[in-house]
Parts: sequence; C-alpha cells; structure tokens
Amino acid sequence: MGAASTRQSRAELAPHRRQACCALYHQAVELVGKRWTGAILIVLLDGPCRFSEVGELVPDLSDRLLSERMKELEAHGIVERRAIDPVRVEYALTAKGRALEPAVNALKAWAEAFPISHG
Amino acid sequence: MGAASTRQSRAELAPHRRQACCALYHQAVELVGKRWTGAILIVLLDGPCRFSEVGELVPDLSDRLLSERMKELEAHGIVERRAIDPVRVEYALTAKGRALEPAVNALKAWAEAFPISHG
DNA sequence: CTCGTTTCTTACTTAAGGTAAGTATAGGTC
DNA sequence: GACCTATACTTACCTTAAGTAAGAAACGAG
Repeated sequence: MGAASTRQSRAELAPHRRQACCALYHQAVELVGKRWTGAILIVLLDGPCRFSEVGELVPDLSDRLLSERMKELEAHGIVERRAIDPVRVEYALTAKGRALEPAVNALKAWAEAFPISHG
Repeated sequence: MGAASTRQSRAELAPHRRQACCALYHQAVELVGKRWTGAILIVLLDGPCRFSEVGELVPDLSDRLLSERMKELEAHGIVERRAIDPVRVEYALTAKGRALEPAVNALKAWAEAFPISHG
C-alpha cells in the first residue's frame, strides 16, 4: 500500500489513454519470472524429473530454493508431485505447466538471438 | 559458489543424459523475469512512454524501483532513454526490446488461459 | 546395524525489495 | 524574484526474500 501513495495523485490525473498492465499477465510474470522458476520449467518441459536431477541440471540452485519453488509451482497447479516412496520423488508438469512451452520457447529464441552481455 | 558445494558430487556423478538448462535462456529469464520488469515491458511494447506514465500504468511500482529497472534495461540495450529536456524523459524499446513481443504475448496468452488463483 | 543417498527442514547471514523523504531542474504565478 | 508545483530521479532506512550450512527422516546396500 506504500507505493500507491507516491502515485495516487498521478493515477487520478491520468485517464485511460493507454492500456494498463494487465493483472493476469502481471501475476504470471511475477510467478514464472521468480528466481530459478524459469530454469526449473525448461528442465521439466523436457520430461518428468527427480528432485536431485533438477538440481543437477540447474547450476547453483540450492536444495532449499528448489524445494521452495517446487512447492509454489505445485500450489499453482503447474507441476505435479509423485512420491515413488518417501525417499524418491518425481516432478512432472501438469497440462497447465506444459501450456507454458510456447512462452518458454519464445523467450529462449530471443535469448539466443540477442545474447545478454555480462550477466 | 555456495550451492555448488551442495551439488558438486551429484553433478559429477550425473552424466549428460538430458539437456541442461541453457545458459543464455537462464540469463534472459533472470533479467526479464525480475520483479516489475515484465510489467514495464508490456507497457513499453504499446509505445514509447514517459517515466511517470509507466509508473501510472504499473500498479504499486515505486519510483525507486522504476528508476532501477529502467537503468538495467537501458544497460542491456532493451530500452533507449531520450531526454526531451532535463525534466522530461521518454523511454522507448530498442529493436532488441521489441523482439521480446512474441515471448510477452505467449506468456500473456497463457496467463489468460490459466489464470492464477490467489496471488 | 552402520553407511550412504535422497528430499526436504531449520537456523542463520546476506542481498534485494519497499517506504519515505529529499534533490535538482524547469516552468508558472503573483 | 520569492514561492509553488511537476518531473525524474537519489539517498537513507527498514523489511522481505534469497543464499549458506547443517541436520533429520526414510529408505536400501552391505
């Protein structure tokens, strides 16, 4: 509620001359764009994967964050958790998760066409 | 360098059975997916925009973060800063920035097809 | 039964984000 | 020409999220 005060007066003065940032898109980009989430998704788009396999395939991702991100993605119905036994767990994308493929591929194509310089 | 140690032994044991998360894509998703960046981009894709206009169109985005994100996007050659006079400034996407449109549209389509529940 | 592996969890430190206020420049008002 | 408002930031401070390290529970191998 804080930034609103900075902007409040302006927002009232500015009429709807232009489309405001769509709320659904905003929520999506804040979730999918969260740190590590994009990397986890591209790995899972290649097929179901064990916890530790995802960790191996995403450099510098710690167990703690991987566990946290997986829980978030599961809570949003993007990945499905399949416990083989209490020790072995497999994660797979749901239909909702697989529907992200075009977006991921488009971003990947952009990344390869316009590589980022330093990091 | 920290999480690497957690994973080091495993990474050595696991051969390249499956494609690892592509570095270029990873850098791109970490930049574009950064908080507020996606929202700023969708606003600028609609056309060049003043600093305060972007602020009006992205709810709850503070001046401080808008300034920070704009600097980052400019540093990566995604937006171009045009100072009309010392007080008035306009931001526009570069060709590299406009090339993000398919990715943004794909994510927007996903967001509208599979709305996110709570937030 | 001890050892190693896997999937987390808890406790703690550091980096990023959020809030509030201030700064510099320009233009307008009186 | 002192005073006010608007714009595009900047600085200082505090809170939340990310990163590090260590360990716990559930098996399976030997």
